[in-house]
Amino acid sequence: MSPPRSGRAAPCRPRGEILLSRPRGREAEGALAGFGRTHDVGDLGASALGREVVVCGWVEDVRRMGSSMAFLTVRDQTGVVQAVARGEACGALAGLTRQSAVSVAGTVKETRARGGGVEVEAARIDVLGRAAGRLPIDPTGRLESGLDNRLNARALDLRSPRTAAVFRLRHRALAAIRGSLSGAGFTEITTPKIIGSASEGGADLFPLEYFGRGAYLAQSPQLYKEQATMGLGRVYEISSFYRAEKSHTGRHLSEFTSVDVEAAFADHEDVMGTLESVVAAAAAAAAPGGAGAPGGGLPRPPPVPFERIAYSRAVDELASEGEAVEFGDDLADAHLRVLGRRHPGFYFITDWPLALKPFYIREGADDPDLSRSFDLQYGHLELSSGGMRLHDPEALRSRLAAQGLDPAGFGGHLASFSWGMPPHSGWGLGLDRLVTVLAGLDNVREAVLYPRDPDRLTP
RNA sequence: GCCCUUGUAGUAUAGCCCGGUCUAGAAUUCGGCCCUGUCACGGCUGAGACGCGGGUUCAAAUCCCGCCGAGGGCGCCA
Repeated sequence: MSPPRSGRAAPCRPRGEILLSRPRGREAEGALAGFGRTHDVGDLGASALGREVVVCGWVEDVRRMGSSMAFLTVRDQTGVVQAVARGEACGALAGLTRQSAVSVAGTVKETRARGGGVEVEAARIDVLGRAAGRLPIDPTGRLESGLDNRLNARALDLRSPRTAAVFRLRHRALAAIRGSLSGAGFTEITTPKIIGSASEGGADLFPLEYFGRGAYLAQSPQLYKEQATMGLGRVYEISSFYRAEKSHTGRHLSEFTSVDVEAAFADHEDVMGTLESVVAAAAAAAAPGGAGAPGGGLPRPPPVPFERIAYSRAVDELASEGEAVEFGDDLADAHLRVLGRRHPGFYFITDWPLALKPFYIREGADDPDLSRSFDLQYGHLELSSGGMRLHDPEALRSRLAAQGLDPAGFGGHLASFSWGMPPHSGWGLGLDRLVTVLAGLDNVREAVLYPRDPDRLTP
């Protein structure tokens, strides 16, 4: 984008290379002072043999061999390397604690360490940020700290390769989701998180004061994304949303990340296909990191299409398992666990009773008591729900009233439906839950950097 | 909102059921000393804990009650 600012920067930098990333090769040589890093640890290999390099990272171990020789292992986000300090460089290690931030300047040599590879014969080691002697968690994972302590010290926890792997996986999944949707002609939008009225029913909202007026944190972009289809056709949003539910489970958060999709001139089947593509793309992108995460993640990308199970069939299956569910009952978690046992992996539950669905969901094509709707499950975990929407303003108005909501509170929204609203469909996908599944985690808090739940507001 | 489980050094734990053996144990971390090819280095050594408040008892880490924290489940919800 912008031209290189530093006169020292290499000319003809390949397009797309980030300016602050490592200068490689000859231009890096001789940079032995300060923290003029020349390499990420992961880039040290046979090709660097004999080079003078500067690497920066965090001290994982210090092994002192007498007063004038020590080995330390230094980890950065790309890997771990052993440095050997002798003489003066070793003297600089007095008082050095594990997990301190250091720069190591030295020469790359073949190592005699187990496992082979290279090491850095240190000419100089600078302690750039000293770590306290006793840390609230052990980021090396030798002693696995409890989740509460890890979250309280999340910044340090992030130094743990296991934890870092989860967030790299999340990053790859997000990139794949954006790529999938963008490739399918969806435009990414951002809708307000501060809203004026509790317009959707359903979950409780967080109230807040907005210049002397009452307002709320948005629970979903539902109404805005539907409106946006009128001009942009296919839209999606990936944002945080807020639910003031006092849920104490391993799968609920007060602040969660939702992937929301809405498409004009599409029915529920169309967007189910979109959802399958998105989930498959995310799973494929996540796969390389799955092994590094607890539980190992998914064994391989899931086959599509996902199985479709009509709600009525789910009720029958539950009856055959001795679970009494009346047609029209919502499926409780215990029921979903039974279904999840019978259908491990991804599957849809479709054709829900209309009464169980929000006001904007369209009735069934053949049965007005059913709906053109679906939930995407992974085992017993609900990942997504969506469907075809009502696009006729009169139908929407009467459904609002039927659900006990005041159409007057939806004036602006209803008005937009008289400006040529296309038939449209969409879904919302819980990204944190998807990452939980893809990384093989058992608590959604692990998949969120700084999770918010009814009992946790910090850090 | 309801229910269950659980709180021991910085971390992760043993001990609790069945009160006295606990002056609370092992590991790791941290401090000191020794060690020039280690690799979770090793050796010697030191420091460090029963969540808080009541109660029962001759005696409480252990049993009871309350509070606080944590984990899970139900409900709600995605």
